[in-house]
Amino acid sequence: MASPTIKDVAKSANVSIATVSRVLNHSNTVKIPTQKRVLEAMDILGYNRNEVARSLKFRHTKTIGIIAPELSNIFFMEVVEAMERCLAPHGYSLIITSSNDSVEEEKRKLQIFIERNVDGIVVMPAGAEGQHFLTKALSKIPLVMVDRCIEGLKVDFIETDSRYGVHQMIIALKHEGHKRIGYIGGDLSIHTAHERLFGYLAAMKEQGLPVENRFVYHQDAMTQASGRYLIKQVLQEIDCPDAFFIANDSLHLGATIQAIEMLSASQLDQLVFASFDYLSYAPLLKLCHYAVAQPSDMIGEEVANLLLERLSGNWNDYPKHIMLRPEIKVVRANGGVPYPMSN
Amino acid sequence: MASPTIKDVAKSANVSIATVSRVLNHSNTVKIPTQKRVLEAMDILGYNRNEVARSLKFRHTKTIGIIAPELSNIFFMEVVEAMERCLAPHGYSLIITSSNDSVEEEKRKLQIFIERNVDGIVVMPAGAEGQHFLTKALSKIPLVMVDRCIEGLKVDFIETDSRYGVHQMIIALKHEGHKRIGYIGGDLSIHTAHERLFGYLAAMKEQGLPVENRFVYHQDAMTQASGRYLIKQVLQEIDCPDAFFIANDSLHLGATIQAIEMLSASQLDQLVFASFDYLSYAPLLKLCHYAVAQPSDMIGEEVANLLLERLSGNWNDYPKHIMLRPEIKVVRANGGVPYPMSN
DNA sequence: CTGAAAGCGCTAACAT
DNA sequence: ATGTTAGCGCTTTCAG
Repeated sequence: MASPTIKDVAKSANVSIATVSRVLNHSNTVKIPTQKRVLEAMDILGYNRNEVARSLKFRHTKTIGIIAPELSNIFFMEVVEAMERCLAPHGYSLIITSSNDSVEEEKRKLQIFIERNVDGIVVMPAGAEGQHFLTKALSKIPLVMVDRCIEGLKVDFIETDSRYGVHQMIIALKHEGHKRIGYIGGDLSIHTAHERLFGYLAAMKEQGLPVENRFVYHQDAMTQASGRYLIKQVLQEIDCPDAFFIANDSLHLGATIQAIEMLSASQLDQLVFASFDYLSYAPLLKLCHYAVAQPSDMIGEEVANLLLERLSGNWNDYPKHIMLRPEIKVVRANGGVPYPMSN
Repeated sequence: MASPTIKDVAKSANVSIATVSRVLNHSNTVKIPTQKRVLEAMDILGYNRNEVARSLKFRHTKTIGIIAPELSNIFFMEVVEAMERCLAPHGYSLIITSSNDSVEEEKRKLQIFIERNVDGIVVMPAGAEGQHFLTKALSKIPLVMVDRCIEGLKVDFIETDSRYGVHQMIIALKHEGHKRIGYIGGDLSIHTAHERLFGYLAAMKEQGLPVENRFVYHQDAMTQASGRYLIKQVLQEIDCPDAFFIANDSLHLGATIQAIEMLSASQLDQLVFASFDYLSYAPLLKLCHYAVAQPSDMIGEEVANLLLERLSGNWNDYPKHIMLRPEIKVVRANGGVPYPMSN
């Protein structure tokens, strides 16, 4: 009834459990005939090796724990998908869990990972708080953060180069003739929101473009609802900018939908967006001229490789900070003006 | 250096490991002072319970293995997210993996789950082949299939009621005055593609609408690229339908983008879509009048509950087939005609 | 080339 | 109320 163990196989093949273990681990010190007997016994019994027992013995589980603020975030799941492609061939499985955007839940999930003896952890942190990453138990487990980092926390960290992306967007917009470029983003406690705003500010300054406080919007989470709300505020202003840099896909989606609802066709023609993120439905975001495509595959690969490095005991360059350059997409340049792939 | 075990705690608190185990498991047979000593020892040593060891002892791991054709499928990840909400409170963790749309890889991942002693498995199968779900080892592990099932396979299965959804779409389209309604779908070996086509055929017949073979398109996977390709074929026909039911979001996206590229504004006004799936960017699919929103949360909950039921040893109604009714969305009805929420 | 036995960390019967 | 011990399934010296 219960699953057969090496003991059962041993009995059935008339050998000791040690021998069974040997053929299981391809130790070539087993005589061919015995080996065959063992293999046959395994086959007829339907034996499967028990990873739990091995994990206990080896003190590693060949699992990586992953925590994301939400699982239905395409960007992050693309990263995870790439990670799995790299990690699975090395025998790792992924335990994936959501923090539901709550630091409390993040803590709880972290504790579970520790108890489950995961070999490594990757997290996209929920908040700006990170003391819970500093426990004694965690100090023995490779941990890499993705996309968002926590101020002052010394851990491996991999992200998209936000400032580069924003910079390119501002240049492109300026090249189209726009001078007064607004900003729509989110709460600064999130790392990416912070980086994108400051990238915008820096690029505007560098390009000699004026920044008006009343056209820089960045409250709350970067959601579709917030995008709708913020663009509505902006459009109600008199004399508002005709171009905006928008900090992510959800805001962009919200802003586009709201603008289409509010404006006439001719007014719509006067509005142009450039934004972070480039998803499957990008061609439908009709106000969008330029976009920054996150290198999610590359991020996933880098995370996996860094993890593998740490797992193999190499901590030379710890803590490592990797910034990956995003791809710039020209969705529809104005009047066929070629985009200046400068830099 | 290594993580402290109950042995270390026992020594430090001057008790036996059994006592430590007792306080760990809230057995109230331990005197308060001893209990306090143990708790203190745990605290100063930074003890964490080892789930691997417990798993070996208990012969269960409190993990559920999940296999999807791809991880960046929002619908499926929404289902998973809902599952986690239900399962986490019961102590379960989710091991999530991708079959990359390959039956071979699905087999491999299944084997890994068996070796890892997962307590339950949920899979959205990659293909139409399912012999590998019938092994001896698998017969002891609760398995539930989601969204797609395999012909003739006796397992628990939960899906959206495709035929109901399609039926509503056809009625709505007819109510707008359309008579010649085309179909854009995918390869019939996939369960959902099959159901949606036959739902379309049945509904058309029931409504007394003519089905012309040359306006029923269903080759290949249901991808964006295929959507572009198929609508292109259709639009090149002379005298083609002005309304289409489209079988999923990716096809819909592709068809919309392609149509916008190919047609003039006035031609576009003559084209209307109704489709399966209703995602965040639905308002941007400007040809869409009606959509079927998958009840992903409900599916996740049902999967979790069924799993919990099986895990608790209740196999009464096995194999169970649950069909969940999707929500019908009126995206933009023609001429303000109210949608007939008939049935 | 193969077997016996210890031990990974924990639980639970059995003793005391 | 607490301690002793066997055993979960496996790997790995150490003997033979």
